[in-house]
Amino acid sequence: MNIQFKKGVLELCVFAILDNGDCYGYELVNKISENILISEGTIYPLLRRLTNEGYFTSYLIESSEGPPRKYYKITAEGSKVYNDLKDEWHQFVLGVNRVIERGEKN
Amino acid sequence: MNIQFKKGVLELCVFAILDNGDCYGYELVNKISENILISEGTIYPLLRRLTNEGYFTSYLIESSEGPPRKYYKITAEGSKVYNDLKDEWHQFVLGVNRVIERGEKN
DNA sequence: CAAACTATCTTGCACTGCAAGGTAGTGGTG
DNA sequence: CACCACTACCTTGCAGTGCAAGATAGTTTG
Repeated sequence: MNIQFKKGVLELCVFAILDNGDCYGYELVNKISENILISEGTIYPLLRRLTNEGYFTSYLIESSEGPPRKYYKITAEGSKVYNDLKDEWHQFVLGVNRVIERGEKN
Repeated sequence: MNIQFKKGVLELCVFAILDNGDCYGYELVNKISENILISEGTIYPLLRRLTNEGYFTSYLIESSEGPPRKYYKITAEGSKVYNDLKDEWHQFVLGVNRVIERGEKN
C-alpha cells in the first residue's frame, strides 16, 4: 500500500473510532488494520500528540491479559475537530476524483 | 486544506493529467489548482523526479508568451504505474470510508 | 522455565509538500 | 526607454508524518 496516501488520514481514522467510543492503543491498531495496513509505531506517538493537543484524555484500566490498558476518550473539542476533518476528507476525495475523471473523459 | 491529505496524491493527479495528453509544468499547476490547492514549488521537483524515474519524457517548445515551455509526455511504463496507482487510490478511499462509516453506525 | 501473546513505548530515518525566493522572456503603458 | 504585469521555469531548506526496529513488561500455556 502506498505509504504517502496515509499521511494525515490515520489521524482521521483514530478520531472516527474514538468518536464512537473509548479504545486503547492496541485495539485501535487492530480495528484500523482491518481496512488499512498500519504499524504500532505510528499509532502510539499519534495518540500522545493528539492527547497533548487536548483532543483526547486517557485513563488506565487493569487487564487480565497483559499489562494495563490505556484507554483514550475523545473530548468535546476533539469531536469538533473530527467533524471538520471528516468534511475536509470528503471534499478532498471529490477534488481528486474530479482531476482523475477529467483525465479519462477528454 | 489539510496538507497531509495531499501526500502522494499530487503524484496521482499529475499522472492522470499527463495520461490524457502532454502538458507543461505551469499548465499542470493551473489544472490541478482548479480542484486542489497546490504550489509551483511542489510540481517542478515532482516532474523532475518522475522524469528521472522514467515515467515521463520532456521536450521544449518556444512560446510567444514568456520563456519556452517544457512539455512532459507520459511513457508506457508511466501509464502502467498510473493505472496501478489509480486502483490503489480507489481501494484506499474505500478502506478509509469503511473505518469512518463503522464509527458512525455503531 | 521458555515461548507466545498482549500491550505499551521510543528513536531516528525517509519521503513529500510548501514557503520563499530567484531567473528570464514578452507585451503594454507612460 | 523605464516600468510593470504576466507567463514560465527553477532551487533551497524546513516541517510534518508514517515506519522500521527495537525495548519493556505482564499473562498464559506447554
